[in-house]
Amino acid sequence: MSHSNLANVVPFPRSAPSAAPCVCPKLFRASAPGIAEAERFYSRDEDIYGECEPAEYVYQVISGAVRTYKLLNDGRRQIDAFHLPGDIFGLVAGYAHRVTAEAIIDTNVRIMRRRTLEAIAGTDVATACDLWRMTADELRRAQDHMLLLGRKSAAERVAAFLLEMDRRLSTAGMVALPMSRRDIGDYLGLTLETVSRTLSHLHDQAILSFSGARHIVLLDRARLVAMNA
Amino acid sequence: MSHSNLANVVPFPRSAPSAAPCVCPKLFRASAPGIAEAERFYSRDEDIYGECEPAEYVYQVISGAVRTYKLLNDGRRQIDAFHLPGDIFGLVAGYAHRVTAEAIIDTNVRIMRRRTLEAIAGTDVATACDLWRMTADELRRAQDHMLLLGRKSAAERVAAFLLEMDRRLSTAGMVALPMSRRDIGDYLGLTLETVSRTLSHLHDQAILSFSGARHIVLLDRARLVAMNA
DNA sequence: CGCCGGATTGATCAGTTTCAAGGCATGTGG
DNA sequence: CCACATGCCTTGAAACTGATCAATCCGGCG
Repeated sequence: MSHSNLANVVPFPRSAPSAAPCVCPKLFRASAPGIAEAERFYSRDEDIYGECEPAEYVYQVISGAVRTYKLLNDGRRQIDAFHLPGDIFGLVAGYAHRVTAEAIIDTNVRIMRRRTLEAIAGTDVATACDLWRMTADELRRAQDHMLLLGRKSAAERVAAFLLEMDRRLSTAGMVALPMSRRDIGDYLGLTLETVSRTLSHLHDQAILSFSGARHIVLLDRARLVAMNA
Repeated sequence: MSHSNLANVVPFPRSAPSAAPCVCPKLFRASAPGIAEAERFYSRDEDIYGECEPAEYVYQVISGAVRTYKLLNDGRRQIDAFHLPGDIFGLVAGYAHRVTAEAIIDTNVRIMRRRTLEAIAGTDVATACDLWRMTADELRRAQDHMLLLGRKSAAERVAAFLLEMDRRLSTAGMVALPMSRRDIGDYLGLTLETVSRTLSHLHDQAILSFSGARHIVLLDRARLVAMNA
């Protein structure tokens, strides 16, 4: 009955657990027909959904990049996550979104109706469990990020960011950042100037090199890991 | 089949939705026999579970207070949540805990075996949904807290803390804080001195009054709300 | 009553932000 | 094809917020 590839990590009892571990479901399960309903395109800086808006769809990034954030009255912004190709975002248990989502660059997403997903989850325990796991993974990242925001220095934050991006989107030894220094700052709880200065400092120390401001080669991951506290 | 009182907010299809809204399940459902398996007592500062430890139980605070936190190598601490009477904590979707839990003061908790909960969730969609919702509620709080940690000033953080505690544990117009200034600082990403100074400043402005350091009366919630950005 | 841990308060310091100027890359139109 | 405009990034100097270091102070408890 289950189409999940997460059978061995989901805690629910399961009749036929698979052998392949997968901590974070990265793709809509291809074997569940009708799940991925459509694709949509968003231009750079286009809104995908707003905070408090009813959550009608769940999204998966095909190409491009998305930021989700919260704002204060006076415009201060906290980006809670960057969503890169393969990532699913926009899934909430409640009625409404709790962050705003915007395309960072031109972005293609796959969408599925939340209603459909819930209908499946209502009858298929594996799917219900997938939903829970996806939310739990987001929570885990949020908890790590709270530690960063509350207790890490600027250098430690930038090091953590570089290692995260290296892990998530490096190709051919190079990290091609889709986001601006301001986006990075708003993710790390810093100003764009501090981000820039810290990157320059890492460059001076030969920990990284640039090919234009948004293409970074990590030359010494060990030192980044060491400074990640 | 469902014993949940959340029928109308959980998004799963349900045959007989109830009328009472309840955004956050505060109690183990009393009508599910055998759920609450036992009670346990923890003394002030006693460990309940550690980060990375296998998650065997889920907990509900009966009396007392609990802090959950992460540490950096050098001892810097970020408290991600305070758990007060009625709150459930220790629920994770994965195998292991991702934060450490400690009793702040002498604390009684109700525990249930995670295995039991999962067994129920495996057959009862409403329970599966409750688990998802509880994790989603934690995520929502984490997202709000990231905004606080990344972008709010010390005064705004303390104001937010006071309003939160006022909402969660005020009795007879008084907030009886179970935690120290250091705990508050580690929750808000500040030092204990900054917390103390900010509280003193609010006292000078007649926004609050003290009955001993840990008993606070809010005299002007409106101004606290206003400074909460 | 005195002790002790926690809280307050003060003075100084450091890290990050703010304000400001200039540089570099990209893209567009002459 | 080049000049220029634009937006993003870098860099510098000064200001500021919150941290650190260091005394007390207070209150609860033995």
